[in-house]
Amino acid sequence: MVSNTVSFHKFAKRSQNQKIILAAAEKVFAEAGYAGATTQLIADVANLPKANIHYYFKTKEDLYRQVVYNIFDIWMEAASAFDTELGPREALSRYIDKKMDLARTHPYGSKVWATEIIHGAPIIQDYLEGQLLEWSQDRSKHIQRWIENGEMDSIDPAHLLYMIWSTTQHYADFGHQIETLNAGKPYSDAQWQIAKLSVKTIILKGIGLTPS
Amino acid sequence: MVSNTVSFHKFAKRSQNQKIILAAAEKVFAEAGYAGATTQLIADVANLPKANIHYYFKTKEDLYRQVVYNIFDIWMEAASAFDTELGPREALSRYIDKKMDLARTHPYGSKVWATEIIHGAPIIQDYLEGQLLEWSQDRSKHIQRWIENGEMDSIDPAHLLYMIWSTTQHYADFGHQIETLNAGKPYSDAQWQIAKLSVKTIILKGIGLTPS
DNA sequence: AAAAAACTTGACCGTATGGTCAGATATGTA
DNA sequence: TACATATCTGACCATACGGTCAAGTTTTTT
Repeated sequence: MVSNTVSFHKFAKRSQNQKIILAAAEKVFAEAGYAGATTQLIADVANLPKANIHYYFKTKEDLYRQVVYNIFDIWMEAASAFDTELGPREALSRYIDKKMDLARTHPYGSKVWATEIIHGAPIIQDYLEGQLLEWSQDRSKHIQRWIENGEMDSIDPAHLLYMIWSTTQHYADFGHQIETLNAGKPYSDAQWQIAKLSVKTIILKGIGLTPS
Repeated sequence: MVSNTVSFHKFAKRSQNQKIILAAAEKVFAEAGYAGATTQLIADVANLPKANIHYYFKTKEDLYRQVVYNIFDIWMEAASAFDTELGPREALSRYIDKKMDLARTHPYGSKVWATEIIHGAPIIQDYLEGQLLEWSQDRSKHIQRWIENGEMDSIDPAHLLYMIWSTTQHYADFGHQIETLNAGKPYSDAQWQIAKLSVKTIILKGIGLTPS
């Protein structure tokens, strides 16, 4: 219907421009940091006049908030790959795979998250204390049960999680260093495969499992 | 004052003030990023007037350079703990220990390094292409030899190094997140011991070694 | 003692930044 | 068509920043 189409477009316009701006902002925040990211540069990358950015996002901080929230949501959704029904080998294997994929497909997001945490999480502290804490505690409990059932070695679950997070996100956050040590070239598909396999192999074997 | 005290101070004065400024700058750069770190704030932390900062360091960038260089030097010195004469178990074990110790004692430095890399290493690219590349290639060769001698599992040496770097530095860079998930409290001595042991155990076992 | 060198600092300056706003234009509604 | 609402944008502003400088004070040298 007419009114349907109209209101669809009315919506699309707004959300589409917001998407363009958010993508530009993610990239600029990742590469320049919060303070170093100028609204002018974000506008240039988004190919829009600066005043237009402020039409859709009241302040630079609002825009930054949105960017960080988006990343957290993506990670939280990926975290559901850590399906504790599957048992340790399959659950961890899938989770690591998923995190490695995100390191490749969403490096900017990972970088923004990393600097946010490094700077003391001024914006997303509530997320750390809420959703992340809850999720971590829940998964830790399951890991603990696996250990008690003799399904894997006895390891403090928190440190296992930190190892998975740090190792996988390293391929996004330190991508520039990795590229430099790789003759200045970004990883090929084959190299990403090897990276994924190496990470999975060491971690799974390291806690007493055989990789799938 | 006695003359030898005076002449002791003569020397100490310059380098001592520089040290105070460098320490303040390291902290501020770590917590606010390069662009977010104002010379005024560095001056306040150092408890000196802003103009005095510029007397010892010509520009903010010079100061930043010094900070990053210092960290790199400290890490490179620690890298000598990776003594390939010792064989894989002892060499890797000592290197991980050393890196964990530095994560605890030099968290600001680690954070500055991390953001520098995340932002594409605008300042220290030459170090990456020089010393770091050289060191990595040298150690990779030794790891390769261990593998060929059947002293450890067959793993791409680069990924083993990345795992050690990422995991250990995570305890510095993401210290805020770790603290938040630790009931808001920093790690105790005992908790650091467990962290070190967990990391060593998983990595060493993960590549087919028994922890020492 | 006096000249030189090193250090300290408040006041100042040009620039770049985040944000505003009024007016123009496009889009949807009746 | 006439009206209303959403979108766009150049020009503008107050503020905060890195850096300078001249006038001082302290320290070292002769």
